[in-house]
Amino acid sequence: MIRTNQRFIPYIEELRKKGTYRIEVNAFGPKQTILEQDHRYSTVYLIKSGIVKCAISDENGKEFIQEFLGEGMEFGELEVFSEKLTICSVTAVTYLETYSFSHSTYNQLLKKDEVFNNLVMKALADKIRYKAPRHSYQHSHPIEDNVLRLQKLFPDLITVLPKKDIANYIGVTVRSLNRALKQLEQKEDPTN
Amino acid sequence: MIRTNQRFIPYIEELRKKGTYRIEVNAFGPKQTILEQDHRYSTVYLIKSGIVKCAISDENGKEFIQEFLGEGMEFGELEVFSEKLTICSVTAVTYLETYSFSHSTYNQLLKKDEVFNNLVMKALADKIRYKAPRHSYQHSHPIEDNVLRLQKLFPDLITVLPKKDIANYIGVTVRSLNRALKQLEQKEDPTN
DNA sequence: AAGGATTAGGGACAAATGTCCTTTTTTCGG
DNA sequence: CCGAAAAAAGGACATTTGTCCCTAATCCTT
Repeated sequence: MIRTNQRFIPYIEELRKKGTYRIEVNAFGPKQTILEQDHRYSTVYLIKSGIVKCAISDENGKEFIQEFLGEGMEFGELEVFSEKLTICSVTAVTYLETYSFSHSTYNQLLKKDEVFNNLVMKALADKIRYKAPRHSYQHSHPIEDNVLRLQKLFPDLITVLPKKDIANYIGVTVRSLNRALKQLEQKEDPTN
Repeated sequence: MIRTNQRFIPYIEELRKKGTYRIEVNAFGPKQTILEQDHRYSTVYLIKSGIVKCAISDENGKEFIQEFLGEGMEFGELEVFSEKLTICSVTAVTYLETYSFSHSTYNQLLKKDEVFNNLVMKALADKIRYKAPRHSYQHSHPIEDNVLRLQKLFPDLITVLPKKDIANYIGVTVRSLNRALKQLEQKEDPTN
């Protein structure tokens, strides 16, 4: 559920020490929105610490959470390649620190720094790999199974995130999520 | 629904003329499986002509179609970066011609050919951009809307593909798809 | 400490979707 | 051109999920 990438941060730190490229560090508070859907930006972010949620809202205001990103994950990078508008809004869930690159710095790095190029390429590939099985699983398993899966993978998060976010991540309503949780309780401890 | 990329093929043709790298051309018949889920391969394919479907099957044998790929789209490329097993199986829908690269050729190209590197990077970014809104749309709209959307975007395909594939793409059962189609008929022509 | 705002929890009913099964239609190899 | 096999269509019923709504609990801000 929370994606991370251990290999990116040490390399960015190295780059910053060398000082050849302009890489800034920024901080955001919880619930602060960093990127808004359908807007144009020219900055790429990489998470130094903290968690963000990436969500798409449809025309009725329903939001669907794409993913939660943690340490070492990028966002805003897709717009470097396609020069289109953002597809998701990105909001800090916890206190958040990021590195940030202008598009031009990012492009220079891609071109001149083979290691960086490779890290970005792998990161993109991983984002694709990750999405496929998730949506497949969600479609073909009942809510209960999806909840169990989350509880197993991220026991802590379930207690930190508002129910609404968990529901939006699984792609169901809060009412349905509650029903599933109730069912699970009763299976665990049938004396209640 | 059918993804394509116009910029890749001309460049591959150029590369083939130069003859520096070993790039093969292969052909497959309809329903032939090129990659099987959870296997290891060391070839990357790029579609010269035709259409494939990429599908994930779960433990109960239910299949969920990730995407249909057409001209200029790659498959098998993710495994270059992650060195893991394939996540989807890839099956020819129509008669299919592909270019193919060994992993080592592909890696050399990425390293030494900036244009190629860029094309791959953009292609990866596009695959991510494309998936996000699709799953969001599917989750938050009724089957009927999803069918209409497909009919509008790919009027021809609906008649070519088996119903099962369309249903698996939308993530519903064939029964539900039929119901939605019936509804739409009646809305179009209420005299029936 | 009070009070409004947000989040959690769930009842009752409606709607959407799945399951199972049967019948018809189409496809395709011999 | 025939017959088996696959694909299409849909009835009947069960289940899941959503919608609407109300109440309780919790969180902030002043």
